[in-house]
Amino acid sequence: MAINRTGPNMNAIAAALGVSAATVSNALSGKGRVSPELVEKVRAKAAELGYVPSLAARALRTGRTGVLGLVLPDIANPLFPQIAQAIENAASNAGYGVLIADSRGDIAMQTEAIARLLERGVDGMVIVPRRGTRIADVGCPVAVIDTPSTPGNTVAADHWGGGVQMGRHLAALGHRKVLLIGTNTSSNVQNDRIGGLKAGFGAGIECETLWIEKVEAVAGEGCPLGLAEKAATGFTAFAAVSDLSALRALTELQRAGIGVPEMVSVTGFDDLIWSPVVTPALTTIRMDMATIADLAVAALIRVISQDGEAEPAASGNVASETDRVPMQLIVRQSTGAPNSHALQPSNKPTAGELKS
Amino acid sequence: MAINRTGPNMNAIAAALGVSAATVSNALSGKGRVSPELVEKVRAKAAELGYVPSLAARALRTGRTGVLGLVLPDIANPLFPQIAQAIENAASNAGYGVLIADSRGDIAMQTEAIARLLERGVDGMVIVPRRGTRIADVGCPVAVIDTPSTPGNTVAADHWGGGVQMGRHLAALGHRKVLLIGTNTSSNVQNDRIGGLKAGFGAGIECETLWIEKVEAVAGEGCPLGLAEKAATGFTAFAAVSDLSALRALTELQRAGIGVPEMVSVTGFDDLIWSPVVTPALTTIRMDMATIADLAVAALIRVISQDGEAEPAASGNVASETDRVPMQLIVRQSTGAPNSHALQPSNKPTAGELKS
DNA sequence: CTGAAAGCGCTTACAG
DNA sequence: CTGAAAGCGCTTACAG
Repeated sequence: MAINRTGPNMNAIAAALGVSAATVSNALSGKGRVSPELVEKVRAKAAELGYVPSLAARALRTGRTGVLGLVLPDIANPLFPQIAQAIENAASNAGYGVLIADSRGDIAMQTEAIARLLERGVDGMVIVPRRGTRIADVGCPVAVIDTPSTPGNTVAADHWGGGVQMGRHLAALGHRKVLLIGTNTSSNVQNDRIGGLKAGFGAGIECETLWIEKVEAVAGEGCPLGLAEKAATGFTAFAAVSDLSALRALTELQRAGIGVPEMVSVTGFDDLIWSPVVTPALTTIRMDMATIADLAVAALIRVISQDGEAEPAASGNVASETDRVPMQLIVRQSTGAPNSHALQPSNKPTAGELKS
Repeated sequence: MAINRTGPNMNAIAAALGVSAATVSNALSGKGRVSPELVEKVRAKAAELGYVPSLAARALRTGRTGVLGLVLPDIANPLFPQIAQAIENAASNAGYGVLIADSRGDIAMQTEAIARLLERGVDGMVIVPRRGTRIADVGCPVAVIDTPSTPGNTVAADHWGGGVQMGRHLAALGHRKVLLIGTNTSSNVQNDRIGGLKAGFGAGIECETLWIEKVEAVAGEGCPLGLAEKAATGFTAFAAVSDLSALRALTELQRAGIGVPEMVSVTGFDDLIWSPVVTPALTTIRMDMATIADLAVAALIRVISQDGEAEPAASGNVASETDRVPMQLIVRQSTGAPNSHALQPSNKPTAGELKS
């Protein structure tokens, strides 16, 4: 029966050249020892005919699909675009495709998503686990991107170190009473960031942590966080562990007539899309997603390639020693010295440092 | 040579049951006429053995991979999570996997991304084109998600209709002078939204469009938009055609000491993640991405399934009659009657309607 | 350096 | 209702 194949296959090239398919294969892959002239002829003919290799056939034969899975806790997460873009880029540079799977925040769906990818024969997967989840052996090489303090983590941003940088920045500006804002007490990433912030503050800075999940458990979703009241009690900086919370804080404070950064400073994490866009632009910490993705994909590919060889049919976490990728502080207008000029909100933003 | 296959194949089931592989195949697929008892036995044995079909083999044999490609103009786009999640969901419900490809804003890369997906043998693709791009015949069924007014569009939100709803909402509140805010003059989506807004205003509303790209071309990226000055000249509402611009407007106005919604109203489009989170929460228009994705995937699958049959080796845009999916107005606190109470900014948001 | 042959796991006419 | 056989397009020992 005729199959949906549009272009020519290896046999067509072989026939056109009067050589064997094996030679075409070897010439194209550069594996077998084929004479340079023949290699050239084969390449030329392949190009002329518009040959496109059948990845399905190759997969069937070699047992490798050349596809990596990307499992995300919740695609709707605003950090997702950065992650997906970086992984897709790293993978396609390495000649791999990326199949996505969304666990939609649910642990059961995470398991199901992993199973779906496995059925599709991915050679390995990158998993950004749902918080608290420990990824068991899934039956193929796995790179986990979470936080360096998470057991089984493969590669991650140095969230703690990022916190330290931000903590020092605020300390250097002269803040002495800082409100930390987190959303979720069980997030390793957030806890690391908070730990780093406190370490960066050093002695002499008083701080308190506000968990939004707890506020909302009492007052309902989207309720005010009471930040104006906090400012009234002497907090001069609000350090959120995510840009979304920082945005929430910034607008709540602005709406209460509290000038940022003249009266209080606000900081975030992750440099999400709106951070440079809001007024005042948000001081934040950026992850080097490109590097993280490169390391994750490289680790995966290393294991995948070994898999053919020697002893271990590696099919678990590729963590060995965790890679810890530095984060970068981005100072924008939302931070300044505390009460440097306790003016009424004006429409002239202070100059501030701007490092892009 | 032993291949990377972990589990049993059809032959294993066939052997265990003393039947042929063909029968196992027919029983499992439900295609051939196999006796009910045998079907049951085959299913049981498959489950017992933990049989997982080889999609690579099936693909090689049938010419279908069961994978759809998703091409995005720029994964970093904040709308992307919604799109990707919806497409992934629709596809996986239909038994398809989703391979992503990012054109990173570049037209050449868009072409390359499409080629990569094609090489991987996707059965079809969903393309969200870069603005202005017209997708040529790519060699497989394609569903284009852009805007109903775009030639070749397959399915899209009714951006114009959404604009109309928002226009009417502002008109009903009593606004008479509205500033429209767009980023890009060549975006079909944005032009449709603006057209709808104007239509929704009807007569008696004065409006003007501010294109951010033009402002920035002169004043540089991230510069103030001069909205406070606009408010001073009598504009009481600022209708952005994206939530990101709305956020920019909201914070710029707040920072200038202009109360939203007491003094001016601000609206966005798309109901992105931060819209319900900022203070005041943003009135916006939501796309029904789930429906759009379902329609796009369904259209693709319809063509893919026909492909085996009769005449046309369909390999182009699956557009025939464009589906136009209604958008939904979400009224939150950022809109109110103009100058209803020209108070100083207070820290008590007005109650406002809230429709979630 | 080159080729003949086998086989990856499945599906599909076709014959029985 | 069931099975034998062919073949999708490739790669890989192996022989020459």
